[in-house]
Formats: sequence, C-alpha cells, structure tokens
Amino acid sequence: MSSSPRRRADALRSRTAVLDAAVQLLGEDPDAGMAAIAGAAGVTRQTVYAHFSSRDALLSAVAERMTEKVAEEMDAAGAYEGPAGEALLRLLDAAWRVSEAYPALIRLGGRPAAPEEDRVRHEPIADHIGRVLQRGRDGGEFDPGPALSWQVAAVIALSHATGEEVRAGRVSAADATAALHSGLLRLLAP
Amino acid sequence: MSSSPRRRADALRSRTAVLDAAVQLLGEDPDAGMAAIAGAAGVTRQTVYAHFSSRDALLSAVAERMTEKVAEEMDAAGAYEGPAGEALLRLLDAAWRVSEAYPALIRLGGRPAAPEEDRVRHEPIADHIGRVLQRGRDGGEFDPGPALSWQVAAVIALSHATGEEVRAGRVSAADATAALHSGLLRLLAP
DNA sequence: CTCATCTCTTACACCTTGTCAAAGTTTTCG
DNA sequence: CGAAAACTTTGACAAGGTGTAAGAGATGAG
Repeated sequence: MSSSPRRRADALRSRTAVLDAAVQLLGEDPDAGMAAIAGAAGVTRQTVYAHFSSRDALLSAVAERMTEKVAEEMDAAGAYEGPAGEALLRLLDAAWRVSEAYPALIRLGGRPAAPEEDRVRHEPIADHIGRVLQRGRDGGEFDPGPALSWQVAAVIALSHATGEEVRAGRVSAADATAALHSGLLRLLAP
Repeated sequence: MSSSPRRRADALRSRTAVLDAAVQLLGEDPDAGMAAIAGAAGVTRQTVYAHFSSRDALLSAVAERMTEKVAEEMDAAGAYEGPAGEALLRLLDAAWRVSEAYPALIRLGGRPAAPEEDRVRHEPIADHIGRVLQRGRDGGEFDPGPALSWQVAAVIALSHATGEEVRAGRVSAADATAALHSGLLRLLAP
C-alpha cells in the first residue's frame, strides 16, 4: 500500500515525533496547547499543522494510537484460551496496564467533534471485549439475557470506575481489583 | 441569615438569570462561551464576571445547582422506605429524570481545576446512594464484602453507562433499564 | 547534482477569556 | 423625596490560543 509516489522519510520522522510528544504531554495535561506539543517534539507549531490539520485531528490521531496499542496488548493477552471469565479479566488487566501510563488520556474521548466518530474509534476495544463476552454467553458462562452491547458498556464502565477509585486513593489497588473481578463475574453470571 | 448588610434584589435577579441561561446553554453545548451565556441571560458579559469571577466558577455553580436538584429529587424518592434494592432503583430513576433534560451537563465534571473539589461537589449524590447501600448491607440484602465507596462508584458508573447506551440508541430504554435493574441487584447481592 | 518535498521563519487574522475605568441606572435607607 | 450605595452598562484593552499564508532555506530521492 505504498500509495504515496514520493514521500520523504523526514516527514514520517517529524510526524511520529509530534505524535509521541502529543501522547506524552496530553497524557499529563489534556489541555496542553499546540505550541507546547510542538516544542516538546523539537518542531515548530506550523510543522505540526503540516501533519495534522487541526487540534482535533491531532487528538484523534492520539486516541487512535492509544486504542491500537490497547488492542495489541489485548491480542497478546490470549482472549480465546481458558474460561471466558478469566480471559475477560486478563483483557482488562492488559488494558489497564497500557492506559495507566497516561492518566489524562482516558478523558480525551469526552467531547469529540462527531459522537459517531468516537464510537468507531473505540470499536476495536469494545470488539475484543464483545467477543469474549459472546464466547461466555455461548458457553453458558455468562447470561445471554441482556443485550451484548449493554454488557460491553457495563464492563468498560465498571473498569473505568474502579480505576478512578484507585487513582483517587479511596481504595487500595488490591481491594479494588478483587471487587472488580468478583463483581464482574456476578454481574455477568446467568 | 441576612448576612449581607446591603444587598440589592437586582443583583440576585441577575445572578439567577445568568445561572438559568448557563444551565440551559451548557446543557445543549458544554463549550458555549461567556458571551453566548450573557446574551441568553439578557445581560452583558461583564455582568456575568461581576457574579462569577471566571468561567470555571460559573461551571462550578452550574454543577452545584444540578447536584442540588438531583439531591432534592432523591429526597423525594423515599430512600428509607421498603427494601433497599427497590429504594436504590427509585433513587436512580429520580436522578435520571433530572439529568436527561440537560444531556451535555453530565460531561461537565470531566476536567475540574481541582480534582478534589469535584468530589466534594458530587458528594451529596454519592451520599444518598451510599446510605441506601449501607442500609442494604446492614440488612443482609447487599454484600458487605467490597468497600462501600467502590459499590457507590460502581452503581453510578453503571447508571451512566446505561444512560449513554440509551442515548446512543444502541438499546431500547426498556431493555436498558431492565438490564440495569437486574444487573445492579446481582452485582450487589451477597 | 538537481529538483521536488518538507521544514522554518515571520507575520497576520480571529476568537475567547479576563481586566479595567468611567458613566449610567436602580434600589435602598434616612 | 433625596442622596448614597450597589449594581449594570459601555467601551476598550491585554494575553493567549487556534488557524492561515507566503517565501526562504534545508533535506532527501533519483
């Protein structure tokens, strides 16, 4: 798919430098400006605009990179081995490991230009979870009563909420994950 | 409590006009600017600043008013009558009725200046839920194993997620509430 | 080496937040 | 009623962010 006839290696280098800097800075402060990102990337603000036409475009690219990374990590977590319950917990642990490095990035999905675009972007992650859930439903491990999409949303919401509780220091990480694990299994049980 | 020595009735009128307009406009578009809010309130931008020192201050006031309203509605929902499970569902229904009128306001809590301030602001709501949960734990209706604060967070997260699913049109309101109700009871069961 | 491609510099237009001071206007109190 | 205090308005301004534009300079591909 080398669609571009002549594309300089320099351009790609700048692009990834900007993306790396954006992931880093926005991970610390989601309100970081273009100037700050450009500076951290060792590049001028206008060069950033040469690769990302707007701030929203850059945010989208960052979000996309993160979901890619989470999806990769999930692939490596073995979603299709062993009981569905344990596989699900492995998936969530993998996602947690990736996203805890950039705490502020979780809140980026909040106000996308198009709400539909946001859903499409997060689809790969929801897809992984959905597949494991479906496997559990087929195998009699999970309740096939509620809509699958609701179960997916519930699992994600519960995971986020648990992560927030830990981050806020209201409960210990051990207690929270224990509660999340047993809670999830009870929530999904037939 | 007429603490202010001389406080004009005019001032209060303007203040509430601005707050009403802010609730309305921000409920439609959380990125509405100060000029738009002032215009909708029939007031100048500087008058808004006379009552709320910054945009964040206005946002805090809006959030506070919403939580007050939700708390009032929860009080009227009878949290201390009947089984704790049913009381909890009544509370959530009340909260849903209030907040569905201003869809975008839910996402306002996202980036507060001080994360701690945000928690304090939402405390009244979490408190109501926490009390019902505690009652259920004491009465053997709910599992006293997990931390109470985790259960509160889980209930709120599950409610929000369900609301989002309905808003996105992915599941019908009836299916979603049914799933939420049975899911919550299973999640909290001993 | 040469040219197309990319980057840098400089400059500008626009919007939003927040501040300031002075001139109205309305309410309250004597 | 009348005057003083409180509130609002008008108009202008600075600071900071996003986005655009044109031309000179640097860099890589062939």
